[in-house]
Amino acid sequence: MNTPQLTKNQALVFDVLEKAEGPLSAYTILDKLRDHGFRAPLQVYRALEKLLEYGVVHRLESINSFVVCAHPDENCHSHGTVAFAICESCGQVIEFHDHAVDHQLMNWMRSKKFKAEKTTIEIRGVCESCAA
Amino acid sequence: MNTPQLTKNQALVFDVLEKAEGPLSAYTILDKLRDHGFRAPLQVYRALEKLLEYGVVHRLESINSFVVCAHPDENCHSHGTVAFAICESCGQVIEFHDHAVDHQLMNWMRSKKFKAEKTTIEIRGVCESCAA
DNA sequence: TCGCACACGTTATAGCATTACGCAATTGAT
DNA sequence: ATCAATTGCGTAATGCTATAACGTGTGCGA
Repeated sequence: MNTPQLTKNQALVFDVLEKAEGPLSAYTILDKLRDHGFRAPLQVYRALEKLLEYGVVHRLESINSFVVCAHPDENCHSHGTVAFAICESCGQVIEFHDHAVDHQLMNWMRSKKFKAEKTTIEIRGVCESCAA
Repeated sequence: MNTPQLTKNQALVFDVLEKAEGPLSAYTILDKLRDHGFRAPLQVYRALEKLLEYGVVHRLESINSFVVCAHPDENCHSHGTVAFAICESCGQVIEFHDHAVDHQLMNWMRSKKFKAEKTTIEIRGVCESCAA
C-alpha cells in the first residue's frame, strides 16, 4: 500500500502521534487537536482508519491506543507481522519484527488451514531503563 | 496458581462462558445472567478478574471478550504464552501454545532486557470450515 | 454538467470498563 | 468469644472507547 498525500485531518493526527513520546488514545488525540478545530471523536477515528490502512500508524489492541510506525520510510505492511513491547512504567513502545516468530505462526496456520487477516503480538511489561 | 472453590458469582460467569460457543463480552455475560440476579457490569467484571487470575478464563484483547481456557484440568499459566486464532466469520476461538514462538519472544526480550508481564498473541482471520 | 467518490462536520448512541460507597460474610490471631 | 482484616457482594454513577446516521462540500471523470 502506497501512502498518498495525507488530508488535513490525517496530517494533524499523524503529527500529534509523531510528536508524542508514546502511544495515544483516540480521545487524547482529540484533546490535543481541539485548538485545531477538532470537535468530535469521529474526526480522529476517520483519520486513524486511513493512517492504519496506509501502514504509517499502528493500533495497540491491548491498550486501545495508537502509535506511529517505527519505520518512517519503508512500508510496514511488507515486513510481516509487527510486534510490540509496551512498557507499563514509562509508556514507551518498542516495535519489532521477528521473522522466526512469523514463520512459526505461519506454520501453525498452515497446519490448521487458518487464514490470518491480522495478527497481534503485544508484550506488556517493563523496559530496561524502567527496571533499573 | 491454584484454583480455589469458586464463589457463586464466579461460578455463574464461568458456567456461562463454558456453555458458550465462543468468546463473550462482559455485557453479553451480564445479559445472560440477569435471570440469576445480576444487575450491574461490576458483578461480571469482578468475577472475571478472579477467573482470569486463576487462569481458567482468558481475555481476548483484540475483541474485548472472554473465553474459557481450553485446558480444563491443567493450569494454563504454566504453559507459557497462550495464543489464539479467532475466526471472524464464526467467532470460534482456537487456543494454542507454541513453544518455539515463546522461545523466540523470550530471546528477543532477553536481548532487550525487557521484562514481560503479559504477552498477547491473537490471530484474527478465517478458520478452515468457514473458508470452504 | 451530471454523477460519483471521498473527506469532512455534527449529533446521538452504543459498547466497554472503572470509581466510589456501603454492607455482609469469612477468617484468623489474640 | 472477640475484634480486626480481608474478601465478596450490591448499587449508582461515571468515564472511556467506538460507531451509526445524517447531511455538506469538493474534485474529477464520463
